[in-house]
Amino acid sequence: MYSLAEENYIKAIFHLQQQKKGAVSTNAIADSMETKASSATDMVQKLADKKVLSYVKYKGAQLTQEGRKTATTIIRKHRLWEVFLVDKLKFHWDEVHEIAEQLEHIHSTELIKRLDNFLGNPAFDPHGDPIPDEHGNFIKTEKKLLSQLKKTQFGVCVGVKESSPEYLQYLDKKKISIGTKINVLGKEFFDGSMVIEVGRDQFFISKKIAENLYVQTQ
Amino acid sequence: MYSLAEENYIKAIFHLQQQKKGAVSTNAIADSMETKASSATDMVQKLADKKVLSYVKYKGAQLTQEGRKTATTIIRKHRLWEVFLVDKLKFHWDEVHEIAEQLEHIHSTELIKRLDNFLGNPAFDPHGDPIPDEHGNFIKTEKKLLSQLKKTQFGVCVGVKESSPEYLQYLDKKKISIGTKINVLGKEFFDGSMVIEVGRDQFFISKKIAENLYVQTQ
DNA sequence: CATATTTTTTAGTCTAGACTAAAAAATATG
DNA sequence: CATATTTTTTAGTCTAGACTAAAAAATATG
Ligand SMILES: [Mn+2]
Ligand SMILES: [Mn+2]
Ligand SMILES: [Mn+2]
Ligand SMILES: [Mn+2]
Repeated sequence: MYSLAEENYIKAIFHLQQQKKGAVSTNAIADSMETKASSATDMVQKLADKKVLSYVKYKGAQLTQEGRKTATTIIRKHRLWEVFLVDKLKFHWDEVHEIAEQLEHIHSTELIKRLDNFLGNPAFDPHGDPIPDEHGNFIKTEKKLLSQLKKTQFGVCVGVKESSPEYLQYLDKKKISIGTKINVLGKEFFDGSMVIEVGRDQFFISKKIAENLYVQTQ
Repeated sequence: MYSLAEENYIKAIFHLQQQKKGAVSTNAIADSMETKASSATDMVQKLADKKVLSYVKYKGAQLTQEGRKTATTIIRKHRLWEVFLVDKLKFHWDEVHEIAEQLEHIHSTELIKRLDNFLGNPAFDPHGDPIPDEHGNFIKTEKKLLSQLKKTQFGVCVGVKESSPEYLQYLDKKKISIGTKINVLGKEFFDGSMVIEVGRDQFFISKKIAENLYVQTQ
C-alpha cells in the first residue's frame, strides 16, 4: 500500500517514461510534480528502497515491474472514475480531471472491479485515453496528431494530448469532441497553422491546437 | 479546506457530541480515533486555533458552528457514497463502511450535489442512518432500541447502532434488515435477552444484539 | 479534607514529505 | 581538454501528525 504522495510520483514517472524511453531524470519528475528537484531526489531514493523503481545517481529512475503495475492500476482507476463522472453524473469532460485525481487514490480492488462493471467495461476515458485492464494492458490504437496530417487528408478525433479546461472548452466551442470528423483544407508551411472543416464549419487553427489533438486516419 | 486527519477528528467529535451533551474529553476523542490521548490533545489545540471547536484545558472540546457544518458535510458524503455502493454497485451493507471512510474525504461540492441527484436524493443510508441535507439538517426520526421494547410489543427495524461486518452479518443470517418487522415474544429481566419473531422464525437474542438495533414502534 | 488515583497536558522525539543553500557530478564550450 | 555552466545530490530545516515519559490538574476515597 503506497501513500498518496508515493502514488502520485509513481504515476508521474510512468507517464514520463511513456513520452521518452530510458531513465527519467529527477528534474523531469520534479517539474511534472511541481515540486523541487531535491524533493524528487528524496522520493526517488525512497521508492528505489521499496523496489518500485531502479535508480542510478545522476542517471535517473526507471519503474520496475511492480512500479509499472502500481502505475497502471492508478491510471485505470483515474480513467474509470472519469467515465463515471461524465457518463453517470453528467459532468463535462473538462471538469473531471481534478476530481479523478483524488478518486484514483481510493483503495479497494472490489470497488474498482464493480465500478468497471457498472460502467459497462469501457475501453476509453472521456478524453479518448485507453483504460488499462486489470493486468495493466493498454489497447494500442493507431493515432496521430492532427498536426501530422497534410492538406486534403482527414481524420476522426480519438483523443486529446492536453486536457486542461481551457483547451477542452476551446474544442467545445468549435464543436470538436471524440468521434468528430475533421478535414484538413489547408496547411501553412511557415507556422504549421491549418484551415480545417468540422461539420459544415470551416475555420483556422494554430499549430498549438493541431498538435494537441489525436486523430485516427483511413 | 481541512486535512484528512482533521476531517476524521472533526467527524469523530461530532459523533461523540451526539451521544452525550456537553464538552467531549480528549480521552474520549483519543479512544474513538484509536490514537493516544496526547495526540488528541495536540489536534484539539490545533482545531481550536482554527475555530473549528472551543476547547478549555482539562474540560474538553465542543464544535463551533463551523465545526458542525464541516462534520455534517463529511457525514453527508459518507452516507451518500454508502448508498451509491449498495444501490448502484450492489455491495452488501456490511462491506461499504471502510470504502466510504475514504470516499467521504473527496473534495468537490459539485460532485456531491450530482451524486445526491443521481441517487435520487436518498434520505437514509443503507444502515438506516439519516443523510443530512446541504445545510446539515437531519431528519428526526422517532426510533428506539429493540432492547427498550417490552414483551408483546413490536417494531420495524429502521437502523443499526453498530455497523461492524460481524454484527451486520449476524442480522443477515437472522434475515433482519431495514424494514423488517420484529415481534417481542419474551424478555428475560435478568440479562435483558429476548425471544423475538422475524417472519415465521422465532429465536433467542442476547441483550447486546437487542441494544444495537433501532426500531420504530406504533 | 489530606492523600491516592485517574485524567489530561506538556516536553521531547520520530517519520514523511516538503523546502533552501551548498556541494558535487555531468555536460557544454572555447 | 581545461574551464564554465547546468544538473543533480546532499546537508540541514520545517511542519503535520503520530508516539513515550513525565508533570500537572482533577477527582475519588478513607
Ligand atoms: Mn492523484
Ligand atoms: Mn482522462
Ligand atoms: Mn474517513
Ligand atoms: Mn452508514
